[in-house]
Amino acid sequence: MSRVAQPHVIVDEASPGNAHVDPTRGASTCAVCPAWEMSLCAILRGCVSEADRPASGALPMSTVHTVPARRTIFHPKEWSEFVPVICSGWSVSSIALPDGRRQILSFLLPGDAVCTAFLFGPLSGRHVEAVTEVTYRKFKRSDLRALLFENRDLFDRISKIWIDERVQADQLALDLGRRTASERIARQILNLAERLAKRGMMSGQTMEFPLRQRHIADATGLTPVHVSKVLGEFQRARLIEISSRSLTIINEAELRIAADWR
Amino acid sequence: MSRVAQPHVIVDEASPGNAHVDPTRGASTCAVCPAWEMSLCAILRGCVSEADRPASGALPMSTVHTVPARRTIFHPKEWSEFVPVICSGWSVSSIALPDGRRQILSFLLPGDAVCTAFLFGPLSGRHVEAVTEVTYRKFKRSDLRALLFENRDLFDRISKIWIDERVQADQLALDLGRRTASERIARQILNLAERLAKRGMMSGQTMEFPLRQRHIADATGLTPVHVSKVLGEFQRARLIEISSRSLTIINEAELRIAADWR
DNA sequence: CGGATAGTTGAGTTATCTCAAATGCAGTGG
DNA sequence: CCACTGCATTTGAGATAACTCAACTATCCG
Repeated sequence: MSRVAQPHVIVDEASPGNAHVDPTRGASTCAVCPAWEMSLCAILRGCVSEADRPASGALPMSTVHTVPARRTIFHPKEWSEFVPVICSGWSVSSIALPDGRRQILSFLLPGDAVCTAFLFGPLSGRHVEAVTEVTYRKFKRSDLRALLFENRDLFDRISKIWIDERVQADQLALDLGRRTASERIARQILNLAERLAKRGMMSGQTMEFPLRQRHIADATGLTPVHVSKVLGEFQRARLIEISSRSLTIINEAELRIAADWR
Repeated sequence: MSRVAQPHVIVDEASPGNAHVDPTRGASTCAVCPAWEMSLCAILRGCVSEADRPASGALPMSTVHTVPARRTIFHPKEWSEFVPVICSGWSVSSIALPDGRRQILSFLLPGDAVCTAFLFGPLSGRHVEAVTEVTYRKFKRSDLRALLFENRDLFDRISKIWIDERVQADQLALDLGRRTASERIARQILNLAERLAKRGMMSGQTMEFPLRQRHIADATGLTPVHVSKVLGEFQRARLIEISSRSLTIINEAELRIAADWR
């Protein structure tokens, strides 16, 4: 039936020779990762004792993979001994019904763990799919587990990620169960803007916006047609502007009101 | 504004002198707990070394509290150094919007941890409220954490609970975002039946059903009026029967179809 | 018994969906 | 470079699931 995706493996760690390389990140592509400070990667780097670090300065225990746009990264029933973390690109994590209905649970941005469930078991139950071309880094679960027990600080930081994810899940249920279409869409936009801003990926009020309306529909529990109508209204009301795969928030105050934010 | 609930503290551990006491559970009310085998309590008991167990045979490190029906057990912003586990009664865990809209995230049955987030931090963000009279047991988080690091097996079991909870959360999002009213309601019923059955709390196809339709509405993202209509249909179609706070599944096969189960 | 809470039912409204057609847009192969 | 194919988006018309309102009834509890 469904072919299991074969990501193109690119064992990287070639120095990019970039001018703005941060030496504490090692000589890997991480040096230019927009989300370095907030990612598992940074946490882990802090945990590995100097002695254990590869001489290359690369992140330990990980390999980098590349997946082209629209390709599946993980199948819901796929077993994995690795914990993947997004390095670049946008992807989407979802579950689906046999009849095709589908719910997107989160949009994954650089620095996000693809699925923290992989920290604890080999099975995520979720479908993960690249929106743009995506690169990600795989840590071996057994390595992480070993670190986790040695290192109480690592444990605390991962607990924090884990709790955040649960707060997100709670909010998602509230949004889907109790908010209107416009509220849901407005909050998705604001939420993405906030997350991108944290990663330095906003230019002013403008963000790259590779999502199709079908993604927004599946994330908000709506129909693509309805999403189109609501986005149309938002644009006509000059709250936002979308063109050539980028989105600008024109009237943030009003958009927040539409989103019933905070 | 809102008064913080003052649960009636009843430090228990009095032996119930019950005929069916399981000696491995200690001489506490746990002896008759319907959910013992599956609960955190049983897991923890297994972890505490013989030497550390109180001579009384009681569960270590915990006290039992009682809350009357309809009373708040935890406020969303309440800090707690304890991890509570339900011993008896039904309760409900939810989040709400300032304007009163509310989403129930789960129904808590005996043996359920009130909120596993309490394992990792003092704040749950959720409102927890008793439906019937509820008793619960509080474990000190710092004690649990200490155990967690000593005992890899405990860690694995708790990981499992944690992952289950995440799977539930994912399913909830799918239900709210992508299923019809009848499907959502039918699945709530089947889901509860399944969970009660695991605890030996079903008599045949009949369960105690203390929930108000308002609870079902808030759990399914619907209106109480609409819930009434759907339940009415289910009863007229002889899928279920509700009377005097108990619910019987009459035609399980059809109910599963209505629920689009599995 | 009386007051409060919970559930039922009907009528009318509305948010969102379905269907369908038209347009745009991006990549492909000739 | 162009025609072509396949996806994405827009727009309108009509259908429908779920909502609101309101009145009525039933149930619970003191």
